[in-house]
Amino acid sequence: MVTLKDVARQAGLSVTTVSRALNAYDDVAAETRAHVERVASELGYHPNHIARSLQGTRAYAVGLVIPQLVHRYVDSFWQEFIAGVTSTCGEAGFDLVLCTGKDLHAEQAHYQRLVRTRRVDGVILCDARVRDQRISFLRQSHAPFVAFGRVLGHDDFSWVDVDGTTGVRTAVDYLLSLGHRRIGYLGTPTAFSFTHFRHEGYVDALFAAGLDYDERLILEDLDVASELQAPIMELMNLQEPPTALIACADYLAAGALRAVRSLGIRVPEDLSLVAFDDTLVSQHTEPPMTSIRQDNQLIGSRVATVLIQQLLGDGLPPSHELIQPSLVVRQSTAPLPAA
Amino acid sequence: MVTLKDVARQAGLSVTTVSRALNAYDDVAAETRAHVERVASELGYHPNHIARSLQGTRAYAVGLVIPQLVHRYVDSFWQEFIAGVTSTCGEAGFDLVLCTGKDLHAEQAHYQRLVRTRRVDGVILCDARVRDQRISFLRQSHAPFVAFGRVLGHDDFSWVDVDGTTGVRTAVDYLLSLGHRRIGYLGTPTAFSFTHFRHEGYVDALFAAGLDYDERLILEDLDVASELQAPIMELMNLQEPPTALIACADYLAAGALRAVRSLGIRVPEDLSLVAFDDTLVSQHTEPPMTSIRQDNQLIGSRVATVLIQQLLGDGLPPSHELIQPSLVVRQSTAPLPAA
DNA sequence: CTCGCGTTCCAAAACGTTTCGGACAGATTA
DNA sequence: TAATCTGTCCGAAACGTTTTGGAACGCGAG
Repeated sequence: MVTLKDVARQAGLSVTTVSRALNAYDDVAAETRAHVERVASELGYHPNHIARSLQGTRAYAVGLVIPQLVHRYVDSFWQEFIAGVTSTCGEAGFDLVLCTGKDLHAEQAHYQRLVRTRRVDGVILCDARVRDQRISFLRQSHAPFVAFGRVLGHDDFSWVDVDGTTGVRTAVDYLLSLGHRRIGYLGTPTAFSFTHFRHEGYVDALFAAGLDYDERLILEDLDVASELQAPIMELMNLQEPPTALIACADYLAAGALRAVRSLGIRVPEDLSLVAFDDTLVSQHTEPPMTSIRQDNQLIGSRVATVLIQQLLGDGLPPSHELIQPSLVVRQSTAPLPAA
Repeated sequence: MVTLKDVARQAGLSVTTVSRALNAYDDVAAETRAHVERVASELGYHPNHIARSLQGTRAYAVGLVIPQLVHRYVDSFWQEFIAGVTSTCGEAGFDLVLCTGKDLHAEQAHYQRLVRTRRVDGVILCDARVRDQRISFLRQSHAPFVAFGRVLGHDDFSWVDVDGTTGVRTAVDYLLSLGHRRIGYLGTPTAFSFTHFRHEGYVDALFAAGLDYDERLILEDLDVASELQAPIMELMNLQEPPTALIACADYLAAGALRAVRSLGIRVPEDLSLVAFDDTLVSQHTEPPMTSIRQDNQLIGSRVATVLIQQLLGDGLPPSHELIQPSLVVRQSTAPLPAA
């Protein structure tokens, strides 16, 4: 490995000067700098990140802890997100250090270790929860971090989020424009922060249209484990069943699709269905689903950008960024048939 | 941050002794060791990986470079694989350092930097190619590495692979058992090493059954960009069209499904279809597809295990591990109807 | 008593970098 | 002329760890 010392010897200068030349300090002559740069590139010098970060300045790495059990239903979220993070990090000369935690507590321990040990300069936090112990911890330990997902009432840290409220609202508006008036709602687990924003979009849209909020049309806190069959059956057997359904995740939409089909209900003829996420799942069902699409790679990229800005420019105020999802219309939605 | 020095001061010993006590050297008295361990845990001491790796022993990290553009068609492979790697690494006290490269050359540059700079102790290589420059590079630079995917004729490095030959062969045998005799084949890009092993399974099975290898039934080197519609149409318009098709990737199977459906061909009544990978895609098509399943998380886990063994136990011979895929039978395959 | 040996401990160097505090020369100012 | 400033450069310390090469001690053997 070619070190600073090698460059210094070859250039006939001290290690200090070489370091300062390479790091754009202004107390080195332009000529000297040019010489150093030439020698460095001739020798194929690359700075040793490890030594750098030991020294205390910067590790040139950011940390991310992901859940240990990647449920298949989340589809390709993580890999798209990670691809976004790493490619943006790479451009800025940062690496991504990845760990898994079996639960939130383990995740927190990893974050602690990563920042305490200076293995990373800052961390990325995902899946923000309504009351998130990890966030409290990171705030109080003064570790630079950016979250994917906001938490209601906490604007003292940086986050990037998808505007789920507008996303759902757009979807409901679209269903309204097709003539639907009884629109059911399938919600994701309430522990997740985004769940509430999506719900808000549903409420807003109904309110704006002057429609009642009918609790019987709402199923909440659905995770993959919960059996959708029974609640969906109950929903569709109401005196006035919904003519459209908005599912806040692709896996819920796919499950609902199977459930209603088993009841002999056709999509979209008898029931319109809108999904959220637009993963491969919603694209390959029969019929392919209308879905609210969020660009996960873009999200990862934005999160990384914000974090790196935060790391390089010191003491920036928290930044908040809302990314707009888009409605992808496919064949699971249709105009309300004249009854 | 609590350092070795803090522990030493608190314990009334030298840094050296504390270090050696904690690292199970045998030149420290049992009593002293116990004392040191108690003080260390009281103070909440955790070794600084950065300093360790600077010192030259071990970085406690492994590297992985993934493609920059994660095609959505690969579905959730990367995230499952990464989840397997990180959870196994975590148990052994290793982190995963992740980068992206826009092409193989960029990937190689990252690998070089990671190992040269001692940022990682070893690396994982994925998507082994038929003639893989990255592998030649890693071999000659004596960097410990494990590949996911073997390369024909090179057993001088450790790899973990899926037995695609047996996988495809099992699938073909299954189709044969259903009475099919004209079985078409849709192959993945030939640059990938696994493509050839899968192909071999196809050939083997036909040969064992005493069937001819009919080139007209074979479509090769199909990537997602290539339009499947035309070649599939040509295939199905043969005088004796295939009654079953084995597609070496889910995305190919899904594409083929759409293509044949547009020709008015029903699956599985007119044509049986087998996919490879068993991602969510093949599970959510209509009909859900029979697919050869590989456990990506397990693969990641095995790769990590092998690499870490290699790192801890020095100078082990290369290890080779073949993981068996399994055939998941769903509704895209049916017995050959009596003509 | 002296020598050698085993046990237990430690000081110091090393890894590659950044940074603090100054050194030195030449130019400018009083 | 002497003092101050400016532009360049550098020595040495520091980051937290591991490792090398002893040192100090007690003990049994010669």
